[in-house]
Amino acid sequence: MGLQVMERQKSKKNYHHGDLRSALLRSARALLEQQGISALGLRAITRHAGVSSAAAVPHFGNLAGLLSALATTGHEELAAALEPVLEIGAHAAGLVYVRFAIHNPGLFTLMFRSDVIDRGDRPLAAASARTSHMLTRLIGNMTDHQPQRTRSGIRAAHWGKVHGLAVLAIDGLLDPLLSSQGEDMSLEDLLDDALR
Amino acid sequence: MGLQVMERQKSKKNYHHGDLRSALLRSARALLEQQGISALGLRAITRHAGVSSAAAVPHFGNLAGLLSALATTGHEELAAALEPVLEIGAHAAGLVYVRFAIHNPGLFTLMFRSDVIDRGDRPLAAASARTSHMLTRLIGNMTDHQPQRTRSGIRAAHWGKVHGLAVLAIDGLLDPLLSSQGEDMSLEDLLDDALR
DNA sequence: AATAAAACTTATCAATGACAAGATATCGCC
DNA sequence: GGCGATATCTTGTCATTGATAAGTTTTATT
Repeated sequence: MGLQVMERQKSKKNYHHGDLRSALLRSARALLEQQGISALGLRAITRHAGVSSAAAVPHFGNLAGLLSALATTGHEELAAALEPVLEIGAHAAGLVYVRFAIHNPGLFTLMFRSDVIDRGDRPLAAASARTSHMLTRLIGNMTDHQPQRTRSGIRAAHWGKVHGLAVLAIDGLLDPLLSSQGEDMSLEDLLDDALR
Repeated sequence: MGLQVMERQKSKKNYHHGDLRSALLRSARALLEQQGISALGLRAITRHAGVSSAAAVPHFGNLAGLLSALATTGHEELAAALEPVLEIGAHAAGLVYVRFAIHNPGLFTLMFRSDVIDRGDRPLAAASARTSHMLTRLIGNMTDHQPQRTRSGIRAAHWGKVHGLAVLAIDGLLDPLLSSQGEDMSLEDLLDDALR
């Protein structure tokens, strides 16, 4: 019995790799954050995981499937990070959103690259919708309603601002704003200010 | 003499194509808006223009060079569209920004795809800076200064909001917000509301 | 008119994603 | 406990891609 378990563990770790699916996702993420999205080739990922280039097929079908699964984990992580701060307010939630993007630039970018991921992928759509739902709850919690504006308008405005700041920050496009007239500020401070 | 001119015109248009550079940019743009960024291969572009696959080299060096040139024209167009409305105010300028994105989704997306364009490209950097400069002028024109906020913060906030709305709208991620509780609104109305 | 330079084509190369066919391990069932 | 079915993984191959070197044709210079 103990032996059986050992053997299972061993075979799980070795030949049939046991959980190649997770291993591939980890490899993909490592490559993503180290070398950017363009390094996310099917061959590069499988090479990094130490398996043959066709090993991903049973688990993901094709490259888009693999990347969609990776993007799904990203949405789940973002939603998990957002959830605890929803009650605190829009400012706090916005900061969490942007911080997630800055700390996982590759993953965050991938999550919105419709040309390399498969938006029809069920788990991805579900995770994406869950993240989106956070926004709805956030606006629902907001106390100061502006009666002349649509609820959808407020949601779009908030999401747009937060998302735009995240995208621009990742691309380094906010850097020139950090040093204005001799004064230098940190990116964190700029974002904090921008989100007020 | 007339014959000479004719011959020049003919040779200019035909064999050495005369202005293959512009022709390639037009082909690239056509493919971009018809089939998306993933259709922007070197071979697809040259095929569309009716020349061999290596014909782009003298003009652009490589694919990234060609796409950078295309992105440059995008920044120039955006800046040109923005300039006349800067004095009107942030709301009008924001609408112009987002409308440009929606009407040229492929081009706008390309302008911010740092992995396929070459940010070191001189003309691109110049055009990009010019667009960026519009934002600065816009904020400079704003009358209601909020003293507690940094100028950079205000700039980042405005750019982020506008840019984020553009990106989300292009990806179709704002569509679910259009129909809330039975009421339907147009994307244009939503953006107008969100930008207030 | 002759020579230099630029534009363009052809041919080739390494690398990619997908896929079919085969080998090998796991699982369900008896 | 073993055997057949199934899933996993490898190997080999294919069409396609971007880049580049070598050769050809046009344009520019003098």
